[in-house]
Amino acid sequence: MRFEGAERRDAVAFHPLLAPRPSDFSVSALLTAGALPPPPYLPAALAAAAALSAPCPLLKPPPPPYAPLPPDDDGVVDDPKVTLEGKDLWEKFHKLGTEMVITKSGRQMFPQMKFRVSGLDAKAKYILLLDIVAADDYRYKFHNSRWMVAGKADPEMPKRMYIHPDSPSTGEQWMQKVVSFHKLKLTNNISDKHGFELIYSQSQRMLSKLLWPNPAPSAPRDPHSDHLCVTQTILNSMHKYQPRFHLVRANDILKLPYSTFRTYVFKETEFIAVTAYQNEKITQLKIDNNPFAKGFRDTGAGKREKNLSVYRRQALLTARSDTRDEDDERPLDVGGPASPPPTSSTQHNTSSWFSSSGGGGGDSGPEEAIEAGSDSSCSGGARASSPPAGPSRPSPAPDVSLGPPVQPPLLPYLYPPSLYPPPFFPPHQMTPGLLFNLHPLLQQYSLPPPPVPPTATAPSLTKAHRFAPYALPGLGSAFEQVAPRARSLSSSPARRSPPARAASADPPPDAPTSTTPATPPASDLKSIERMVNGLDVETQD
Amino acid sequence: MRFEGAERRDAVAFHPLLAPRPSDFSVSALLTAGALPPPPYLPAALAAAAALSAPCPLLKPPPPPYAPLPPDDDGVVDDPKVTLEGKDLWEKFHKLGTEMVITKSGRQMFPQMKFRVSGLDAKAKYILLLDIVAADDYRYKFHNSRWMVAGKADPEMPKRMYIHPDSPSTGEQWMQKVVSFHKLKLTNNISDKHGFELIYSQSQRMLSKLLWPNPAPSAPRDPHSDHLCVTQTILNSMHKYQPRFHLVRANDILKLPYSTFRTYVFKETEFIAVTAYQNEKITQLKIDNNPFAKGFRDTGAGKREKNLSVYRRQALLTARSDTRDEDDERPLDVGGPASPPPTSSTQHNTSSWFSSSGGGGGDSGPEEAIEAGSDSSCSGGARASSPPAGPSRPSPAPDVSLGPPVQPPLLPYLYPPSLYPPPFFPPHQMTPGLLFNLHPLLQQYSLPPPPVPPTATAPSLTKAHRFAPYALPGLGSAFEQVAPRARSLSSSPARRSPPARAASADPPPDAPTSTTPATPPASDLKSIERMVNGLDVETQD
DNA sequence: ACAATTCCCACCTATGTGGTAATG
DNA sequence: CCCATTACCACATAGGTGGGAATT
Repeated sequence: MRFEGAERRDAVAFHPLLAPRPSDFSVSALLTAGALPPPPYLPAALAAAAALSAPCPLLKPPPPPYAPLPPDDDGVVDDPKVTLEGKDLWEKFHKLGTEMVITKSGRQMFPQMKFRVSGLDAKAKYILLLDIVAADDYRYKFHNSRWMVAGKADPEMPKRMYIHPDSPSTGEQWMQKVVSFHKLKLTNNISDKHGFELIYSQSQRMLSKLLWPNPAPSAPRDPHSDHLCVTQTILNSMHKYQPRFHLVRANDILKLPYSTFRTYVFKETEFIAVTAYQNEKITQLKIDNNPFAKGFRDTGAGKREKNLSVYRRQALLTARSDTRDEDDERPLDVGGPASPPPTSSTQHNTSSWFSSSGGGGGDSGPEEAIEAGSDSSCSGGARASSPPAGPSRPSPAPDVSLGPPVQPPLLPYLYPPSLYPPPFFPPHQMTPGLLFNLHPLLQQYSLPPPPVPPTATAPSLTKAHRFAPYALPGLGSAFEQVAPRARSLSSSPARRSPPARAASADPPPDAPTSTTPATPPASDLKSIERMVNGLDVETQD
Repeated sequence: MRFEGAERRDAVAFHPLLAPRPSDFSVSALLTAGALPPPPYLPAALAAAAALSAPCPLLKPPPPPYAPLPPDDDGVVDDPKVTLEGKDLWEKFHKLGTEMVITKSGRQMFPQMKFRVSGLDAKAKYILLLDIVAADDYRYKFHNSRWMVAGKADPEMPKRMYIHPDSPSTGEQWMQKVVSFHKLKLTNNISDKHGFELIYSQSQRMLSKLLWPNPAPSAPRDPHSDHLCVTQTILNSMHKYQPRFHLVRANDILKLPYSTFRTYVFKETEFIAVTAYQNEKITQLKIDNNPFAKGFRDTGAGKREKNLSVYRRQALLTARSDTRDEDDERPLDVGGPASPPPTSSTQHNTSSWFSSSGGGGGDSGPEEAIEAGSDSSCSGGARASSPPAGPSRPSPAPDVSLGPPVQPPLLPYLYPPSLYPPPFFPPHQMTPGLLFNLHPLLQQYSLPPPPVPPTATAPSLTKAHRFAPYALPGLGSAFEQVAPRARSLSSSPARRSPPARAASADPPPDAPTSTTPATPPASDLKSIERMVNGLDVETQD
C-alpha cells in the first residue's frame, strides 16, 4: 500500500522516533496485524505521504490519540530551549564538511554533542536522548577535495537511541549543567556487541533493560562495576548523518514510549562518517581543537618540536599545503546522481555545506517552518507566549519537533543482540533513526494501554497537542522536507515567522507524524539472529 | 538525661545510621523539642543504654515503631548475603594493621571496598551505602613498629554516607556484579568542598539533593557533565576507622530515611588513617598489590630495573629490611590509656590486629552474637530458614545489623556546606557515622509521616521486626559492644550459633538501636557556618 | 592499481600510586 | 629534634588522537 507523493521511500510517515519498518512493511500489513491503529492513523499516513513536500506538519502529533501523556505531563509548565554547546566550533567544521571517524571499536565524536537546556519545569523529570540518523539517501566519496555523491546509500543498520546516562532527571538538574553525549561512540562494526550493550549507568539500566532485555553476555562493564559504559551507534562509512537531540518529559521510564518527544536538530552537527579523514582541513581542525590530538599539533598550543615523529611532521606539512585555498574553495555538496532538490523550509541552521536535499522529500513552503530561539537555541514549548521572538538573531535555531508517543507494539528501535532486526531496511527509511521501540518483551510489563486504541476516534491531525515551533530538517527521514541554505553561519539576520503561529497554529492536514510499525516476523528475527551471531564469531573483538 | 551503662558516651543508643547529636544533646531536650517520638523510644533508649555491655540487641529495631516500612518492603522476600570482595587481600593488610593514606585532595582506599551481594529480591529496589566511622576513642601513633594509643581521639568531623552511584537499583542489578565503592575518597581537608558535593551520578542526585540541598558552588563536576564525581569522607589522621556497608531496601529515595537498614561490618576493613605510611610492610603490601603503585615494585611483576629512581630503590631496600620479622612481630594494638576491655561478642571477623575494644561499650556475651555466612559473607535476612548453616567456615561473617528507619526531624548526617554541624561532637559519639539524616530542608518534601507516631504504643524491644543475625562490632558507636579477637584470618573453624536464633530470636530488652536526634540549634549552625566559611576562604583549593 | 579499512603506534589527557623533600 | 603534613615528582592505569603501513 503506497501513497502518492511517496517517491523513493515508503509513504507512510512514521513518527521520526519510531522504528524502521521491516523490509516487508506495508501499511495494510500493519493494519492487518493490528500493529497500526486503523482508522485514525490511516488518514494521517495518507496525509503525511501527500505532504512529503510540505513543511513538517507530520512532526506535530495529533493531540487526542497521544493525549494520555504521563501524569507529570499534566499541568506542567515548561518551555524548553536548547542550545548547542560549542556551536562556533561545530560551524567551523560544518563549513568544511564535518567528518567523523568511525572505527571497529567505536570512536567518539569530536566536536562533542553537548547542549544547554533551559525552560524546563524544574520539578518535572525529563529523559534526554540522542540518536544519529541518515541525512540522506546517498553514499559519498571525497574526490578532488570535494564530497560527491557516489551512488545510493547502503542499507542502514538500525539506529539506536542513546539515552543520556543521567536520565531521568529533573528539569532543574538538567538545566544546571551542560548535557553531554560525548560517550556515544560511532562504529562501523555491525557485529560489535558493545553497541547493543546495556548502558550501565544506573539511571539507564531499567530502561535499557526494558528496551533491550537481552544484553550480550560479553557486555563491556566498568571493571569497578560503575556506570562508565558507553553505547555505540553503527554507521555506514561515507554516508551522511544527522545527530538529533530528544527531550522527553517523563518521570517514569516506562512511560517514555508514550511521552511527547521534543526533537532538536542542529544542522551544523551533520557529518559524513569516514574510516579515515578525507579532507585535510578537517583533520587539521580536529588536531587543533581536540586535546587528545595535541600530539599532532604544529602551532603554538602544543609543546611539540621536541620529538615529532616523521609521520607527524609529514601530516602537518601536507595539511598546511592544502589549507591555502581558504575560503574560495570549500567542499560543497555535489548535486550528484539522485541528489534531491535543495529544499529551503525550516531553515534550521546557519551554514550548511551540504545541500542535503532529501531524496524523495519534497521541499515544503517555508511558511510551515517555524523558527525561533537564538544561536542554535530553540524553544520547543507548546505555549505560543513563551518563545522569545527576538527580531534578529545571528544564527537560526535548530529544528524542533514534538513527537507523539509511540505505540507499544513497536518494532524495536534497536534489537537486543540476540534479536537483530532485518539487516536491510528500505535504504533510508522515512525515519532512519527510529526512536527506541518497545521491544516485544517490554509488553510483559504493566504498561499503560496504548495511547491510541484501535478504536480511538481519528485525531484531527490539524491540531497538535503541543505545538512544534520548528519543523524538522531534511534528514532523509520523515523530517525530510527541509534543506536549509543558509551559508554564513552567523549572519542570518532574523529568524522568521516565530512561534506566533504555534499558538494559533492550524497545521494543514499533513503531518501524521508518528505511528507504529510492527515487529518483524519472528522468523526473520531468527534468521537474522543467526546471521549476526555468525558475524560475531568472525569479527568479534 | 543519661542512663546507666553509658560511660564515655551518651547513653541513648541512636540508630547507627543516625546523625550525631549536637553537643548539647539530651534525650529530654529532644523530647521537649518533639524531635524524638516520646513514649516508644524512650524505653528503647533506656534499654539500649543499659545494654551497652550486652550483645547487640539494640541493633534489632523494635518492630511496631519501625514497622511502617516502605511499600516495597511488604511481602518482598529477600535474604541478603554480602561478601567482601578481595577478602584475602584485606586480611593481609589487616594482619599488619591497615593504613589508609588521607590527603588534602582525597585518596582512594586501596584495598577497595567491594562487595558481592546475593539473596536480594530481584525485583525490589535497593540503595547501597558505605560510610566510615571511628572505630574507637583513641588517637594512635606508630612507635617501635607498633601502633600505640596516643591519647584520646580528636573531634570527628561529621561523617557522610556515601551512596553507591547506582542506587537505587533492583536486587537483580546489584547481584549481577560486584558492588564497588572505590570512588569514595578519604581526606583530612575539612574545608574541602568536594566532600560535601553532590554526587553527580544521576541515581544519586535526587537523594543527594534532598540530603544535602546546598552543594558548594565550587562543586567539582565532570567536565563532560557526566557522573564521575566522587565523594570524600573527612577523617582524622592517626585515628582508627571502620567502614560499614549498608543495604537498604527502598524503591524511592524519599523513603530511604524510613527504611530498614541492614548494616554489614567487615572487621578486616578496619584501618588507621595516615598522611604518610608508617609501617613499611603496609607500604610494600600496597606497592605489591596496587596497580598504580607498580612503578615502585621491585619484584617480578613490574617491568622495573630500567630506570629506577633513587628514592625508589631506597624505599624498596628499607621496606625489605623490615620485612624480615615476618610473623613473629606484627603490629598490635596497644591497650593504651583509656583502651576499653576487649569485647568478644559478635565476633565479626577473622583476624583482628586491633583489640579495638569500644571505649565504653561493655563486652557482651558471645551468646548474643550471631554469626553466619561464609568468608565474610553474611545473610542479613529476616528469615531463619535461609541462612546457610555450613558447619565450618574459614572466616566468620561480618557484623550485621538491621537498622530501623529514622525519624524525619533528624540531625543531618552531613550538613550541606552552608550548614555545618557543630565541629566538635562528643568525640566519638555512640555512632560516629551517622547515616544521613534528613536535612531540615528535606521536611519540605511530602514525606510519609514518621514511622513512629508519638502516640504509638511502646514496641517491645524484644521482638525485632526483622531479625539481625549479626551484632554490630565495637565501633565506638551504638554498635560498640564487640571487640573480636580472632587472630588468624582464615582459621576460624566454624561460625557459631548461626541464624537459627535469628528466627526465634527473643532479643533481650536491650537494643533500642535507632532513634532520632534533633537538629542542632540554628544558632550553632550559623556560627559553624561562619567558621567553616572562614576556613574555606583560607584553605579552599 | 585503487580505495577503503584495519592494525599498531606515539602522543596526548586524566588520574591513581608512593617517595622525597620541604614545611610546620 | 621529632613528627605530621604537604607539594611535587616519576611512574602506573585507562583511554582518546591521528598517522602510517598493512590489509582487504
